[in-house]
Amino acid sequence: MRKRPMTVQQLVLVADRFKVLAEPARLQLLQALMAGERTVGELTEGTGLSQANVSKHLQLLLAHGLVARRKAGLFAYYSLADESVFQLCELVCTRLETAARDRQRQLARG
Amino acid sequence: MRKRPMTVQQLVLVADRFKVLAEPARLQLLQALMAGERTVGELTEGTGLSQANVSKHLQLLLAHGLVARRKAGLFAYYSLADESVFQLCELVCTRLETAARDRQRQLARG
DNA sequence: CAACTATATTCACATCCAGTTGAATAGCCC
DNA sequence: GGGCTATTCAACTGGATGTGAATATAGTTG
Repeated sequence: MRKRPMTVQQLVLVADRFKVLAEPARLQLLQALMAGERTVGELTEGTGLSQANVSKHLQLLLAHGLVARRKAGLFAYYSLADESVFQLCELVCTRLETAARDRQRQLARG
Repeated sequence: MRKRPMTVQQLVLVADRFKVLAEPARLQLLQALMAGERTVGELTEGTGLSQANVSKHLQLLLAHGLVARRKAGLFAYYSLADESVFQLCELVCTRLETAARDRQRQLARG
């Protein structure tokens, strides 16, 4: 809980960050990178997405500072650059779980 | 950090939640509701958005369980139903601030 | 060096979804 | 019925996604 409310500009920035995370494909990529740095090809294979698509999503994640890029030979190695993402996902996930449990309880009772 | 990786279905749900928050107008509405329950008209005036627009955003927030609705006479009173939203915003906000500070430091050094 | 292969990015395009708006509609109170 | 409040409707718009082709870029081979 914040004392001062955020300005609209701040809210726009926060919304932008949420927008980056509001895509299953990108969450998949970030999760795949939890195991360590990966090439585009490996991520393509691991996720089942097309190479062009993976590359585009990685560009966006890179532009927003969520991943880092290392070029070596033919390959581009991507890695995580912002672990806070997983705190966010964890928070959302547990919240969704408790909400689902509450709904379940409501049904059983009502 | 989660032991088991999330399934794609779970990631879709998480992404959906992020999608709801990925809109400055909705964050504005949620923040306005921190002060207590408000009618659509009050929120319209407070945010500068159109009434139809506010109503639509509130419908979405309601459908996702982030706000609650109480009807009384002519008015519909909306209130917060999920405080965890502000933890998320706070996490993002502080992360963005430290990132900006780091960038600033980089510029000063390099 | 030239030709070729492999990896990654970019381009052009089609598609689809979400936000916004003004008008129309529904509900409620007097 | 008349005057509010809120929701819904219809339509436009912009932006984001996904795809296949084309383009770098780097390494390999003859």
